Amino acid sequence: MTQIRVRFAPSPTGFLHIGGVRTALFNWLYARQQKGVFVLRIEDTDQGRSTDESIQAIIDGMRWVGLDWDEGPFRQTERIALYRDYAMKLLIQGQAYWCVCTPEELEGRRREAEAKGLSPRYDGRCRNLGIKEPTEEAALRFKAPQEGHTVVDDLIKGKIVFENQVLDDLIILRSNGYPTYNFSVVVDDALMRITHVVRGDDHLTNTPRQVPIFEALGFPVPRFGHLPMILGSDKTRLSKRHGATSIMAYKEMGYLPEAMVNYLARLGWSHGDQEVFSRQELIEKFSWDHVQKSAAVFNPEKLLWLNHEYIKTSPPDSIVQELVPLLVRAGMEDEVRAVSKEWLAQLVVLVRERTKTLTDMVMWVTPYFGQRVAYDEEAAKKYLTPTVAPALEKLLNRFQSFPAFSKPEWEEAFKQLVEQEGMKMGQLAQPVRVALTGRTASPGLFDVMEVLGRERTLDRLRQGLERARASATTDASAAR
RNA sequence: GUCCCCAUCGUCUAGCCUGGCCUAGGACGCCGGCCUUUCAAGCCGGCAACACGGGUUCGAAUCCCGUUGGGGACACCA
Repeated sequence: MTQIRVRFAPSPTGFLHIGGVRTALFNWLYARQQKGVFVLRIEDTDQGRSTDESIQAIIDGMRWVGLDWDEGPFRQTERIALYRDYAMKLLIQGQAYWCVCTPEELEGRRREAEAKGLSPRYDGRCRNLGIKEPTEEAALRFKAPQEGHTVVDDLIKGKIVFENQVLDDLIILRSNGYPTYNFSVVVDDALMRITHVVRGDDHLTNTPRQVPIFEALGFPVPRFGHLPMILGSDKTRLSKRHGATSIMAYKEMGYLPEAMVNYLARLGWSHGDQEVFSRQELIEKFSWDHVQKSAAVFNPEKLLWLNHEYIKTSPPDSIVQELVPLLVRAGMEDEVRAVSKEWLAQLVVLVRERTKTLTDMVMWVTPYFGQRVAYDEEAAKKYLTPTVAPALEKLLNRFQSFPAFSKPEWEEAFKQLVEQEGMKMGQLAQPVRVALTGRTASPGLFDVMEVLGRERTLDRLRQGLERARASATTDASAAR
């Protein structure tokens, strides 16, 4: 059995987008499952549009989602000599010819054909001219077969038959000496001994154009698989209009790479009713025959849900690791340095079921750092009032009588006080919540206290009490 | 215009190959309820789909043909 070799071959003309990542993922999953080889190849033969920043973006994106490659990254621009050699081979074999039609002429004829309702194909004008040594600028064209048919047995779509008469003679070498896509892919896929070419749906009709080139060059023809596209909510091809499409944008928004991988795998592929897969499970369970044939709409809500699932179930330590850089970036470097990793993990557990992204988590976690509480003004105004000050003070006294924090004891003391004062739970809970966190929404009060610890809980209660009393004077002066 | 692909709830999908277990299952979202010190989470329930038309068959989401609709390709882009 020969070893499986697959590749991801993006062109570096922008950031790495969601669709590209999914194509890479399916290739990667198959490679890992089959103990094969995953090759990364940069298709940068379009001099005008390719940039180094884009190459870096591809590499960064692949690394972030953890799709590691075994060979490459290869750059086609470093392999130009190779393509020329093989192009010359075709010329010598009589399977390619020089074409001196200028791009302008071609464009004109194409438009004419279209106006007449004909196929805008190359008319084969130079095919039988037999130009040996072109004296002017010339491109090299492949002599495509004109009869018979080409059969592609696609891994995803099944058997597809193309009539060769719909093919035209495509340019394989531009007049500037650079190969075109349909030629360089063939040479590279052959030379890199790719066994399974898996790419976007949009390449499906390129396949019957490429197969004859493999054959003319005497290369074995690989298997092909064409992945359906990813659409935006309006069912048009996913693009910037639909919001974030760059993979790194999701990192910025606080998504976990594992959630992204899980979501993308499940978009267009399924394994029964299962929704959540570990990376290892994906590798084990992936299969071409459960890849959907039709395009899929990208659903940010479901991704968000999955991200939350991962935030809730990942080991807190690993979340801490992702979170810390975000806290630092939010200007809390000193605060983070002052606490232990263990405490941070505790904090993550405290808030994780109400944070769908790491960015959410930063927001939720900030009140627990530092000595002073930053009150939400509206919350403080509403709940830290002179009316609650006496109860707050009694609570503080009770808590102070405990030498250490104990969740059941403190909770019991709290409830007793509420009862004695003839209050409702919420009447004291909300002011305490604001005192402890500065906000009206938080995790369970006693869980908050546990994370804060005895001293800081008492301290914040004191601060809250002060504020409650202070607002009395404010009220009084306002009344006057 | 020509060629190719595709078609199950709003969305992702199971089922289709190997017809009956499908009065079509799950998930996201949405709606309602329970729980509850807030916000979540959790639990329970609900709404919601086989594009259409012909066949084949005792029986079709499943097989065949057609129609319609959507998408892709037809560059000296990839």
